Amino acid sequence: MSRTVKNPDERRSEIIDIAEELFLEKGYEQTAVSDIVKKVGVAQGTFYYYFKSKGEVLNAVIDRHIEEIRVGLETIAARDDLSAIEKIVGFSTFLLKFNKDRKNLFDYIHEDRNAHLHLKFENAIPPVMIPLFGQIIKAGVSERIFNTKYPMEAALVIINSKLVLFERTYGLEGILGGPEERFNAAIDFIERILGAKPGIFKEYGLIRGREL
Amino acid sequence: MSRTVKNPDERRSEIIDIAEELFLEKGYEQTAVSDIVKKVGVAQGTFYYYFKSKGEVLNAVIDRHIEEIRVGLETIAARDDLSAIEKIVGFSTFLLKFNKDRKNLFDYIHEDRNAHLHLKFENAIPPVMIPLFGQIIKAGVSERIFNTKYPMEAALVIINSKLVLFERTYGLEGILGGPEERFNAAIDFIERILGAKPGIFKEYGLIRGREL
Amino acid sequence: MSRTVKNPDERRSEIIDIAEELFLEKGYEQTAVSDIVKKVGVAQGTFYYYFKSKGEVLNAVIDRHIEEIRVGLETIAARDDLSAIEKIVGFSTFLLKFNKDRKNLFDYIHEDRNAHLHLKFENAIPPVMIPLFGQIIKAGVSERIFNTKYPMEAALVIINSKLVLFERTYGLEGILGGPEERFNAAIDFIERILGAKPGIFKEYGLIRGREL
Amino acid sequence: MSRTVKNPDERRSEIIDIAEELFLEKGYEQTAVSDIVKKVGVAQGTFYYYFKSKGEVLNAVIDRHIEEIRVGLETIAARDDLSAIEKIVGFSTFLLKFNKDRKNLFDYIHEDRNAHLHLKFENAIPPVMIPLFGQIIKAGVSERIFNTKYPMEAALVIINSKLVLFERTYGLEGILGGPEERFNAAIDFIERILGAKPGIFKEYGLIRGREL
DNA sequence: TATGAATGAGTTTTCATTCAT
DNA sequence: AATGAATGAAAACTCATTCAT
Repeated sequence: MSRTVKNPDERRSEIIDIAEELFLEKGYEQTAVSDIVKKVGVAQGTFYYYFKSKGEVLNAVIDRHIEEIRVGLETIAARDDLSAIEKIVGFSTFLLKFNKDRKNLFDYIHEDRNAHLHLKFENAIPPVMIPLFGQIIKAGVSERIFNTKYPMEAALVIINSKLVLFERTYGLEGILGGPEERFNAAIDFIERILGAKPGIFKEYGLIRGREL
Repeated sequence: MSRTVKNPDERRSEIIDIAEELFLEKGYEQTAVSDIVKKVGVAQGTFYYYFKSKGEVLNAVIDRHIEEIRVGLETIAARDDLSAIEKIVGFSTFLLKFNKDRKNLFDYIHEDRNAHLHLKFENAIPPVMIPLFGQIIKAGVSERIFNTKYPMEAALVIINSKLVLFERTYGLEGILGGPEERFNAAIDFIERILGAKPGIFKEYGLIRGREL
Repeated sequence: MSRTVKNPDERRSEIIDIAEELFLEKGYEQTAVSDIVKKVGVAQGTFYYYFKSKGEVLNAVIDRHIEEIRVGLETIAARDDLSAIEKIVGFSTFLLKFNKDRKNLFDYIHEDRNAHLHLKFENAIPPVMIPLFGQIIKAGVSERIFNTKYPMEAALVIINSKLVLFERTYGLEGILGGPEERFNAAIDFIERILGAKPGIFKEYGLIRGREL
Repeated sequence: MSRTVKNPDERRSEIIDIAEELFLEKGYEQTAVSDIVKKVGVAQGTFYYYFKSKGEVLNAVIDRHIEEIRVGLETIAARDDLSAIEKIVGFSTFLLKFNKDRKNLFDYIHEDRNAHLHLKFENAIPPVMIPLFGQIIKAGVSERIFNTKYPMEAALVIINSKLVLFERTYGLEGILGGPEERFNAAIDFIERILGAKPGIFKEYGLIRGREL
C-alpha cells in the first residue's frame, strides 16, 4: 500500500479512536492489533511506531476518557458562581451526559468481554473524582448545607456505588423499583449520606429526564 | 504416567481447587490449562473430560464462592433469634471473615490480571445478596429500627459500594482517613442510608477488629 | 449409566447404523467416536469392544452397502428367465432404487466432507460389479444382441462413468441438457458402447421415471 | 532463526510446492502444517501469513494443477490449424503427459490417504474440461466426422470415465485385458460414443506408447 | 514516519484409544 | 459384554512483536 504521511498526533489519535471502537465492540482480548491496523488502514509496524504495546493503547483509551471527565468536573468545580449543591448537580448532569454520549459506556462495560476496560476504569476513576468531589462536599459542610464528619469517604461511597448513575439492575427487575424510583432512591441516599435537607437536590434542579 | 482412577466428584473438585489457586496467583489469562493439569498431576485430556473449556472452570470457581456466600448469608437470615440489626452485623462479620479466609480475595481481585474474576464476581454477587439483604432491611423497617422507603435499593448501594468491606483506598491514602476512621464512616453511612439510630451498630457489636 | 446387555450382533449392527448416519451427516473425519457412542447410548469402551478402530466401522459401513449391491445384482444375474438386455435394465433399476432409498447417496457423497466414503466406494464398487456386469454383456454378445470385443472394459466404463446413474451435473446446468435428455444420452451411449440396436433399452422398459 | 525476506509471490509459491510434495507423500490429513513450514524453512506464523488455513493451501495446490490443465487444453482448442479429431488426440496426449510428469498423479490419488485431493480433483475437473471438450466434439459433428446428438454429455462421459487415461485396473487384472487391449478398448468406446469412423483415431496418430 | 513480511512461542482443544473395574 | 475415567500426543492456529527496508 502506498505510504500516507500524516500529522503524528492525528495518526495517534486516529489509532486510539479505532482501538476504542473495537475494544468496545469485541472486547480487548478479542481485538487483535491486526484488526486495529486493518481498520485504520496502516501497516502493522506503524502501530508499534506509536505505541509500545497493545496494552498501551488500552491505557491511552482509558486515559482519554478519564481526562475528559477530569476536565469536565474541574471546570464545574472551579466556578465560583455555583454553590456546593449546584456543583454536585452539575457533576451528576455532566456524568449522565458523558455516559449517554458514549452509548451507555458504564452500562455495557459490565459485559464479560469488557473485563479489562471495566477494571481499568474502576481503578482509575476514584483518584480523579474523589478529591474533586470530596472538596465540594467539604465546602458544602462549611456552607452548613451538608453535615458529615466524613466528606472524602462520602465522596468515595457515592462514586463507588455509582449513585450518580443509578441505572443498572443486575437482573433484579422484579425486586428493585423502576427507573424513576431508583433515581429517587439515589437522591435520597446521597442526601442522607451528606446529611443534607431532604428534597434539596430536586429543588436545585436534579430531576430525572431533565438532566441533559 | 500411571493411570489413577478417582471418584469423579473428587477429581472435579480437585481441579477446581488448583485452578483457583493458579488463577489468583497468576491471573486467569496467564494460567494455561497445561499449568493446571501439571499441578493436579493428570493428563491434559482429563481436564477436558471434566470441563468443556478453560472458561468453564473459571465459572466453577466463581460459582463455588458465590454458593458459599449464599449458604452463609441464608443461614444467618433464617435465624429467628436474631433481630434485623443483628443479622446485618452477622452478614458483615461473615463477609469480613470470608474475605480474610481467602487472603483478602476482594482486595487483590482488583489487580489488573484478575479482571475476569473481578467482573464475574461483581456481576454474580448482587443477584444473590440483594434479595437476602433487602429482606432483612424490610424487616428492620417493620421493626421500626430502620426507616427508609427504598429497602432494596439501599441493599444494592450498600453491597455495591462494598460498605460492608470498607477497606480499599484506591491510592487515596493521604486523602481518606485511616482504617479506623473509614470503618466508622462506613457504619455512619449505613446507618444514615437505612435511617437507623446513630451508633446502633456499635451497640450491637459491630466493632472493627472484633468482628471475627 | 446402567449396563444394557444386548445380542452382540444387534449391538454391532446398531453401531454401524448410527455411524453411517453420522458419517453422512457430518463427514467421517468430523465424526468423533464419542459422537457415535453418545448417540448409540453406550460407553466409549463398548465401541472398542466391537471395533478395533474408527476406520473399521467405516469399512463395515461400506462393506454393508457393497454387500447389498452384490446380493441385489447377483440375484438378477442368476435369473435364467431374463435376457441380457433385461438383466441390464434390471441392474439399472436396482441401482437407481438403491440410490434413492439412501437419499441419493451417490450424489452427496461428492461433498467435500465425504471424501473418505467417496473414495472407498469408488474403489470397492468395480471389483464387485464389473465381473457380474461384464458377464452379462458377454452373454449379450453371444445372444448377438450386443456387439463388442471388449465386454469387461465396457462394463468398467459404464460403471465408472456412472452411466447407470446419470444424474450429476457438476455445475454445468447451462451446458448439459436437462434430466430427461441426460437420461436419453446415457442410454444412447450404453447402446453404442455395447453395439446394441438403437432404442432397444427403451423397448425393454428402461424409461425414466418408471424405473422404480 | 534469521529472518529471510522474500518476494511474497515466490514465498507463496514455495509453500505451495512443498505442501504438494508432502500431501502426495504422506496424504493431506497426515501432513501437519508444522511439517510444511519445517521443510520450507520458515516459521509457523509465516504459513498463516500466506494462507488462512491448511485447507486453503490444498485448494491452491489443486487450483494450480487445474489451471495448468486449463491452459494446456485451451491452447490446443484455440489452434485453427487442427481438426476436431486432431484436437482430441492433442487433448489425450496432453493429459497423458501431464499425468506422467506428475508421477502418475491420477493413479495414486486413488490411495486411501489421498481422499481429499482425489475428490477435489474429481469435482474441479469437469467444469473446466467439459466445455472445452464438448465444444470440439460439436465442431466435429459440424465437420461430419462425429455423429451424436449429445456432444456435451459425451464429453462428460469420456472425461468422467477417464477414458483418456484408461489405466487403472481396480484389482481386476485377471479379468480385464492388458494395457494394450485396454487402450484399444478406450479408443473403440470413444469412437462409438462420438459416432466416429472406426479406427479414425489411430489414423490420426493416437497410438499407445507414441503419445509423448 | 511508515511498511509489511516474518517470527515463534504459546494456547486451547480434540480425539482415538486404553484399561482398571 | 460393558463401563467410563483417564490418557497424551498431536494439531491447527493466534498474535503481539520485531526488523530490514
